[in-house]
Amino acid sequence: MTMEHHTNDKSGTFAKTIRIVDIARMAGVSTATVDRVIHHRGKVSAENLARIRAVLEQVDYRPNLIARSLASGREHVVAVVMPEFAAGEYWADFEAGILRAEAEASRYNVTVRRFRFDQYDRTSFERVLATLREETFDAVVLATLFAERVIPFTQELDERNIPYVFVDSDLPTCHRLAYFGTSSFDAGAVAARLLFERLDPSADIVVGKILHRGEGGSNQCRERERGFCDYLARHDFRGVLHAVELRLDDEACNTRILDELFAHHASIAGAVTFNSTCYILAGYLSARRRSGVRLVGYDVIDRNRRMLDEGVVTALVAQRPEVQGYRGVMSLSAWLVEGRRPAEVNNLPIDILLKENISYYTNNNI
Amino acid sequence: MTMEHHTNDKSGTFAKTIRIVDIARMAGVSTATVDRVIHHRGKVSAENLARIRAVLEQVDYRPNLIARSLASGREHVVAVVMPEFAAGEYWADFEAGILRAEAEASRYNVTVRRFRFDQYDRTSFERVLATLREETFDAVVLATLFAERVIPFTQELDERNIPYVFVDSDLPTCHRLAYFGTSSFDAGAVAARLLFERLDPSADIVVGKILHRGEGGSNQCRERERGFCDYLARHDFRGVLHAVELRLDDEACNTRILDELFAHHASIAGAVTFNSTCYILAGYLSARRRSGVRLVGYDVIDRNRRMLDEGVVTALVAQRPEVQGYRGVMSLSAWLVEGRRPAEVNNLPIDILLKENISYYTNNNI
DNA sequence: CTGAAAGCGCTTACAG
DNA sequence: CTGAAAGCGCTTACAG
Repeated sequence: MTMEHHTNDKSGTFAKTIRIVDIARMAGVSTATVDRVIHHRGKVSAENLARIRAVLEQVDYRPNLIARSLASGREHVVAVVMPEFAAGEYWADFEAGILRAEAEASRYNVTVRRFRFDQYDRTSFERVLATLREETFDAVVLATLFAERVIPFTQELDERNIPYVFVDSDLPTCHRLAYFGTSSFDAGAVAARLLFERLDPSADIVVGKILHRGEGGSNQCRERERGFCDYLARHDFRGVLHAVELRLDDEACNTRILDELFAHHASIAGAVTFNSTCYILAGYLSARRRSGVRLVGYDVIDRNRRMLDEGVVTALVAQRPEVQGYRGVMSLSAWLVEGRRPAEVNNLPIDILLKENISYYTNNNI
Repeated sequence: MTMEHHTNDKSGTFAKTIRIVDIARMAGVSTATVDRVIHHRGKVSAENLARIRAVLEQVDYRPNLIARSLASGREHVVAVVMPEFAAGEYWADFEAGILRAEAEASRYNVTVRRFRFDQYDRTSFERVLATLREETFDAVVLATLFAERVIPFTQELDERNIPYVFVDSDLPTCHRLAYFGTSSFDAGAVAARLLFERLDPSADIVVGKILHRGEGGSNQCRERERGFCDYLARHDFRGVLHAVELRLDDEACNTRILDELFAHHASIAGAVTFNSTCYILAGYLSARRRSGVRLVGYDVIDRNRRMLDEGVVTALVAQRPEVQGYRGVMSLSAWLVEGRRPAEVNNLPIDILLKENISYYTNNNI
């Protein structure tokens, strides 16, 4: 491998780039006819079709995409279905990736349309799906939080012949063009390792959950929890997991619940949450000065980062939301513009953030 | 932020994209003259210049880069100065990023030329610099391993007016267009945290080094060691650091040296290397079944990865070489083609790899 | 079913 | 110093 110089075809035989006119000439037809067979549009006589195909194959034709884009002016619309968010929340990072992709893909006349739902309210997601049925777009990036609703909807997309990619967590049974995200199951195991590594095997662990209007937790949270428990089971964990239901905006209530829990279980030495809200537990531990409890959570959002800096959170596990947004859009753009098919399953790295390396976790884009 | 739809200017007032002809018309000149002021080439009368500039500013002109690229056919050459490598070595990942950038930038007529040196032999680097003096290229990506040679060479580049970016480690005193890499100092601190966290503060630590033909270690290794020692100093380390010089290709010799060291210092409980060769120490620990020694190293190369999987290496610290290669080339491409200036210092995330998350550390490209 | 011609937005000789 | 014209490689009505 060492000295291999990756020269392009050009240099070897000095084969000039082959253009459509060249092919037309070789096949004895006009450029319009060549264009017709390349794009399967319009009727072409059997002879011409055969001849042109032969030439195309022989010369290994690579279209100049820049010229194509300039000439066609065709617009492609990518719909992005994702949660609403406030600044500093998890999905804001995802949105940053969408923006970056938008800027890049716009050169090829790809535009992005956003459709947002409330991640804690299933009916809002259903409303978005209803809207989507009325709208026209060429492809869609789907955040799979409400798996049970996503699955039937993809059948409609299949019928409409609209390609889609998943982000956040995968649903392998669907005909998605691609998935971009972490393995939720293994991300659960990573959290378990970080939490359990220095814990007494018989210590208890608190699992913080957020109450949903609807059923219990996103697809991703469920998978992480499975991976987490699987790791503990394989590593001689002998304590008890205490699930507690916390509220997003009711600190007093959360404090009451946790006070009660800790009062009854002095052996609690670890805590974990499977969504991005570990700052809630961290706030409690910090207020009550329970520095003996190790806490591991997910996602580098501002409020979690602060708690990591202060030493209340031991470690954060993260999944490159910016990259998920960017690659979700870019993969569809490449598919629409160039017909380039992405890898089907793209499991992004599972990142581990400690106090010592968190400060560089911006600059995470590609 | 929640519902902010990031529409582009187009949709608001339905301002059509502004082209050069539009500007020419508004300024009462030809497109050629507009082109002249945009590119500062050729002479233009003072009045026309003023008028065109005014229009340009008023309409916030954004050139269509695709059209520009198609029309100009101008080639830009980016030189990449980097170490030779064999498959599976650290720089192979960097090369993968170069390849990805090459594929993307070739659309804009940017080509890459590689100049390789032996990272363990300073004179080979000097030979490359000599070659570079004879060659022509438009910009250069420089791996800064031999800092003392790089610094004077950048002065020559400054004189020739050739932009350059650094990768691997930064040299802030030079007039680089940008730097892409980790903070070597802080990456040293991260290794220290991972190693020291569960160590007895009075345990000894082995520091493995590779003998160079030339002076002692790369710029990056020195900085990592500084960061490592700084962390230990701030965290009550009371043991001894034992530096040992190991050889890349002489296992017998390494074994002898290490046997001797461990024989004399039973209190050794940690080990670290500051380059990508921790597999050497790992091989020794594994052969001698010294499972009581925690070992932390750098870079996810095949041989290190295997030792992590087997539990001999505790953790690896990594720095996204693929991204460094990619962004090094892409930043210069954007600068040459569009005049877009990159951020000057791009400290990439410092990644932490454990047995549990290593398997996803491929898919690391953006 | 097929081809001549115009055009995408910008650059580049060339003639003045 | 300036502009008319041709061209980059591809697509798109349009006429036949």
